[in-house]
Amino acid sequence: MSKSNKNTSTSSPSDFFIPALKDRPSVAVDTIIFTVDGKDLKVLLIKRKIEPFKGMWAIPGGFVRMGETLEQAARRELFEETNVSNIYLEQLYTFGDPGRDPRAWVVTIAYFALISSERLEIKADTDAEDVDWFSMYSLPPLAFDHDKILKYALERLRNKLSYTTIGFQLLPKKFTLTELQKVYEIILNKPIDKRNFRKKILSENMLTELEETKMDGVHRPARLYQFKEA
Amino acid sequence: MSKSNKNTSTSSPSDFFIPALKDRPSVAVDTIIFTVDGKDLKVLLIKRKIEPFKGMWAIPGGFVRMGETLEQAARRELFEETNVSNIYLEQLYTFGDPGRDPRAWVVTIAYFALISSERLEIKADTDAEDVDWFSMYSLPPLAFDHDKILKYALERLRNKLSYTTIGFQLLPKKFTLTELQKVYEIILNKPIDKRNFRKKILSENMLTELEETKMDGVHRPARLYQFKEA
DNA sequence: TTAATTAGTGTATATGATACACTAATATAA
DNA sequence: TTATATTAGTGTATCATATACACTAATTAA
Repeated sequence: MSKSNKNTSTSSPSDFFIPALKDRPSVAVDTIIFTVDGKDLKVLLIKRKIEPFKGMWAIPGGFVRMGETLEQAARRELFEETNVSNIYLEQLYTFGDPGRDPRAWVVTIAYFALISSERLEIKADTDAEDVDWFSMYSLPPLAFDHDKILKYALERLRNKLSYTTIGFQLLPKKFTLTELQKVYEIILNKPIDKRNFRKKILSENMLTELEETKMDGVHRPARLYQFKEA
Repeated sequence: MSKSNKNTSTSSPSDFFIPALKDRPSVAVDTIIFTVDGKDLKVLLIKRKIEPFKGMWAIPGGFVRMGETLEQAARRELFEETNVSNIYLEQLYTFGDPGRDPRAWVVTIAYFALISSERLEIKADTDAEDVDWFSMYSLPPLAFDHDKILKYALERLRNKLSYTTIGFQLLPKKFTLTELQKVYEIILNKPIDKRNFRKKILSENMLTELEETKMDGVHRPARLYQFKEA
């Protein structure tokens, strides 16, 4: 590269050449909404009503509006889908390949959210056929590059589970250690030894042991725990 | 939420309401280019020649062009800055807060790149005052939210160093274990025990021991190693 | 031959991960 | 009231990994 003023290289993005309006992509956020219900890791999908990919299922999302942050956009969409606010949300990855939407240039910032199935009941009655929960382990054919995005989200979720306390986000405020273990087993898709699991979780000192217990069937009641605040 | 057709919620991003041209952000890629030279972790910055933040330093970047992937855009900018291609590049995070550029709505996908200082000499002669390498441990005042971005990049680099083989990217093809250890020490900014470091690195089985050695001063020559391909 | 300098190595200890099986508490049915 | 079925709850031994730590080897220059 010469010292001549080509002016293409050393300009910070906002220096020169802001692209003409027609040369800008649309910017969307897509949010993968995970929940664990009973025996399954589930994800919320939406059935497309128009082409392309009409009739196929897709990750819920929408365009970012002027004046909002990317996370605000994700939370807004999330609320519209689930009626739940104040939930765990984290940016996943940004997908922008030119061909990913056959009609237009769309750059999508993917987020993933974790909701406890308990909090979700609020929304159970809403909508009919066009929104549904699917097991991550038996997904329908997906629109766009959404299979790739979901695969990536699952990978991230599994990794985070092992080095963070993210798992609590999928449970009600008070939960038993067995319930927590099940969340781990469902997400990692493998059995975990009960004693080792308890030893490890408790050694992290993130849980407060409550006085209450929970009876759930004909057997010894289980101690309830709560995630330690602050 | 009612069942009425509000049509704002269950639409996949590309279903309806693609934003009007004037309501779209510009989309840029910014690339944090790291290198390790001798005793320091360095990052390439560019001096801004216009307002806002005129005279301050910024992460190099540019707008994504129609028809290219985000990564292609990052590689293109990277090549323009360094004349080096085929280097390690990974997506970092996407920053899109409305106020981050005081003049326009710019969503930036940040990448980070690792270049061995050896490969970089190609470009040593280029440019004068407006491009320079800075130690990550003594940065100048930065434009936009670039301090936040750099902080995040350093964090990611440190994390990745501990669970991947990313460190080799900062060295020439053939290197000594002492050189590799220095890379780790410089990035993590703390001393590492020589014997433990070697034990761990060699136990990972990622290196091929070469026949050659490297003399570098008045002392015993050091064995050269190479990253194992395939 | 000596001095200076970095390369190269091994072992003991501590810490964390794994493998593994029995007792405790409850409700229901006999 | 007792026996049964079911899940809750616990401890220890072993293995693998991480850490702490100090001397010998090979080279050049004086």
